[in-house]
Parts: sequence; structure tokens; C-alpha cells
Amino acid sequence: MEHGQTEDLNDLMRRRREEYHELQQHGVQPYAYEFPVDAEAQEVLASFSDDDPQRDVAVAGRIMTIRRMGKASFTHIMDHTGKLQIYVKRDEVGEDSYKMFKLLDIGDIVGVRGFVFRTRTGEVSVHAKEIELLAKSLRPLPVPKEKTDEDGNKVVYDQFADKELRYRKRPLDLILNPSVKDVFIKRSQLIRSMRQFLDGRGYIEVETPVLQPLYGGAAARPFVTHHNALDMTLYLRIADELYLKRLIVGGFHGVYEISKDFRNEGMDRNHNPEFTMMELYVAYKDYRWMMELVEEMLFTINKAVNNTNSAVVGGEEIDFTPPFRRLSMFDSIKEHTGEDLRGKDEAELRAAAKRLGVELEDSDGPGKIIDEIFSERVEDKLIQPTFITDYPLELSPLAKKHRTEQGLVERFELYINGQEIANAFSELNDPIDQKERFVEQASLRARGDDEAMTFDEDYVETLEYGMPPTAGLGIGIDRLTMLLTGAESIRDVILFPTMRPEK
RNA sequence: GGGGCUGUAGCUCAGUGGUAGAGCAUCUGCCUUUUAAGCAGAGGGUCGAUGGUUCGAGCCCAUCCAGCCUCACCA
Repeated sequence: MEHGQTEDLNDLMRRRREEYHELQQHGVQPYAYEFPVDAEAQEVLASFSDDDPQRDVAVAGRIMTIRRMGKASFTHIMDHTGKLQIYVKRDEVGEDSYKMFKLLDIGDIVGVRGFVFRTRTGEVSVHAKEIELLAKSLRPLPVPKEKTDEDGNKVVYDQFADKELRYRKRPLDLILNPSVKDVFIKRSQLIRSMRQFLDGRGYIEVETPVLQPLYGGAAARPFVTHHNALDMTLYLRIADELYLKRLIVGGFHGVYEISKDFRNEGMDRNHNPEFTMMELYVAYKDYRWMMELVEEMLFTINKAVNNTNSAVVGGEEIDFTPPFRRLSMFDSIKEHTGEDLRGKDEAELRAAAKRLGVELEDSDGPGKIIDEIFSERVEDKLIQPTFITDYPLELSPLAKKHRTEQGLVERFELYINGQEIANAFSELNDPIDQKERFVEQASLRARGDDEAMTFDEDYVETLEYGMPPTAGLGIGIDRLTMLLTGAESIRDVILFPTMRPEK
């Protein structure tokens, strides 16, 4: 795709290449080897004092604006902390340097040595004594114009706002829309804080296979690949669950993994084919214990990211202060629809769905009907953090039967802002029960449900050695990031979201 | 997969059938504290692609490609 690009150079790019050669002819190396930076934009601005205006600094960054006025010019450079104005005067930097400077463009990266001062119009700037080209930019950078109006509001003209281009050309997006970087800094803080939380409790971070001979642990269609030397089909993991629980059998008391999972399904605002999941398994604990851990973890993480007890999403303020509300699935449906589905058979459930205007497939069993009603009528009303507990058994082939409620499993999902953020259960550790569940899944698959779980004999065999009671948890990192940063699309929290190739 | 919208200069966008436009960016000239700097001038286009209708298509029609929004399914 990049071959032959020299033929397609438009005038702007041709011009920059000419400048590149011209600079070389004047003995200027267009790509320097290093520059000893000793100050950053934000800090220079913050620490300036009119009483002591002669501080010398060496700063470096990308040229974002240039205003040339004959024998003197102003330029803004941007480093990783922000923008800083540079004053370049011919009589100060010298004739050769000023000639070099005139060959520079928006997008070029420069190093500047000079002293900090305040201009006549009041902007703290660096008065350049030396300016040095560090990297020539050969492609035009669509830098938007900015103005600060009388009320101090920043007005941006010709913003780089095309979503397709922003996702395809993320480096440009990061340069031109600096607030994008904040989201990914927060994402990093989120993951770091989660690790600290889990490490602090002594859980071990592990790595399990991405390439799996059998995929499992969730209901989803996989990506399929092939290993040449073994001549076998391998699947990209859809979840880590079964491997992590093997490690609990192996004697780890608590393991977690922050992993990329892959699901071969539709893409939209909430789904990317590859996404990041944290899964945690802790021996001798159940799902009730896990609720408390989740509350505490999310409160801690949000505090680390947003420095408050809450986050704002879509105009709603989400309060992360524990404890979160706990509500059984049946009670949540009763609360939001008036229908009490407890103990109802399939015909009664279908009648309730009809009353509520929830459409069903003929093949939907009782568990699926309850889930449909919940999804349609309850889910999006759960704005503040709410644990929905005790799910129908058919929907949860890896969860343990409820200790008192017939037909249910000990499972919870945490809903925040109408979205599922966490999924957890008391893990099924009875190998005989587990085998029966897999058989049930296999029959669903035979009936054409291609999201039904595959029968993992090796996993059942592992359970037969004995797995302690275990609590398991999965948290979607991308969605949690969306929640904590107020992002509206998963593509805004993934640096390089999956895109169809151009052309 | 269904529905809606979009694709024109490097960027943001006008352009309802008759010689492709604006602002910014770029280039030339002037300008030594400017800040959407300013003034004067210049260059820049396979109008997403292919086919069709027409004397004539950026515009109308069809198909395709890509994207966004939305609904359905999924974390």
C-alpha cells in the first residue's frame, strides 16, 4: 500500500520533501539523535514568576502553530504536558538559524534553548537563544485553529473530528485532540490500580493460553486459526475461566489474569472483536464474599482514576461508595414490572412476557425467558451500582447451584449505568454436575445454538481431582474504562479499535 | 442483518443538471512581542468506485466500497 507513494505526493508533501533536502544542503540534519530536555511546557508555565524572569530552559516538542512577522516569529510547540509559546528573533538566534527556522513547518519537532519571559500580550513564553530541528515532518498535519474568547472559553475551528479518521489514524488523533490522551492515561491508572488492589491481597497474576484447542468459559463464537507444525485447529480464547480454575485445582489460592479475549461477533458502540477482561478466582470463597471485594475494588479504582467517590456518565453521577444495592433477579423484575416470576412454569413465564411486550423465540426455555424480560425491562434502569443476584441455571453452565433456591445458581452481575460491568459466581466444583451441564450445552449446540459451550473433557477430569469452593469474577476493562471516563463508545477507550481495511 | 445519514482541495465544509467554490493550511512579497496575527498576490481536485439516464452529471438512477447513528444479538 505504501509502495510507489512518492508518485502520489501532493504538493504539500512534495514541498516538505524539498525542504528536507534544502535543510540537508545547509548542513542541517533533519533527524537529530537526541536533545537534552530539562523542562516541560506545563511546568514552565506553572512555575513562572514575573519577579525572576530570566530562567533558562531547554524544551522540545512538536510545532503546532507558526506566526511569522518578517524577522521575528512566534510558534507554539507541544510536548506531552501541553503547549508552550516560543519567540524566535533573527537577531537572537542568528541568521543561519533563522533561515533554518523559516524552512520549518507545523508538525516538525524542535528543541529550543532560551529564557522564560512574558510577552506584551501576557503569554508566558520562551525567548529562544537556540532552536534546533529534531525531526522533520513530511506529511501535513491538520492542526485546528484555536481562539480564546472574551469569556475565557476555548473555541476550536476546523477540529479534527472525523471519527473514522480519528480511529484509523490514532497518532494524529492524539496529537490534535489532546484530551484523547487523558482517557488512555486514565485507562492505564485503572489497570494499575486494579493490579495493586489484587496484588495487595496476595493474588497471583498469571498468563494462560490465548491459543486454545477448545474454547470455553463464555457463550460466544470464536476466531479460528491453524497451527501448521501440529496441523491442528486452534481457537483464540473467548475467556480465561477454565484455565484459571485449573490453577485453583493446582493449589493457587487466588489467581487473576488481565487478558485480551476474542469474540467473533458483531461490533458496535459496546463491542470490539478483541477486548480486555480481568478474571479473578479465589479459593474457599463464594459469590457473596466476591460482592464485597467488587465493591471495594471499584471504589478504590474510581478513586485512583477520578479522585472522587463518583463518576459522571451521560449526565448521571454514579456513586461508588459501598455497599452497592443487592437485588435478586426476580425481585428486580418485580420491582420494575410488577410481575412476580418466582416459581412460574414456562407457560406462565410466556404469558408474563406477552403482558410486558417482550418478544421471545419459540426455542427460548424458562431461563432464557426470564433473562429476556430482565434485559428488556430492567437492565437499562439500573443506573447506580446494583448487584443482580441468582440467575436461572440454564444460562450459567459453570456456576454452582444455589444453596437454597431451586433452579437458580449463585451468580451475580453488577450493573452500572444500565450496563453489565462484572459477572461472578460461586464456581461449580462438582465434576459430575459439571459434566451434566456440558452434556446439556452439547445438546443445545446440536440444536443449532452455535454459542453453546463446548464439552471440555480435560476440564471435567481436572475437577475430578477436587477443586475447593471458589469464587470467580470477570470484569470488562474496556467497559469499566468507558464508565470511569464517561466515554460513549468502546472505540474511544481502545487505542487501535478493529476497523475494516481501507479500500 | 434491518432502517436513517454521510463521502467534494491537506483539514473543516458550501455547491438541486450548464466552465468545480470558501475559510484555514501551502507558496511568493511586506512585516523584530504575535496569538484564529495582518496586508497583497499565486498554486492546488479522477467531486468514494463502477455502470446508466442526458446534448451535458459533483448534482438524477442502479450497484458496489467505506464510515457514522440507530434497532436486533453479544462482554
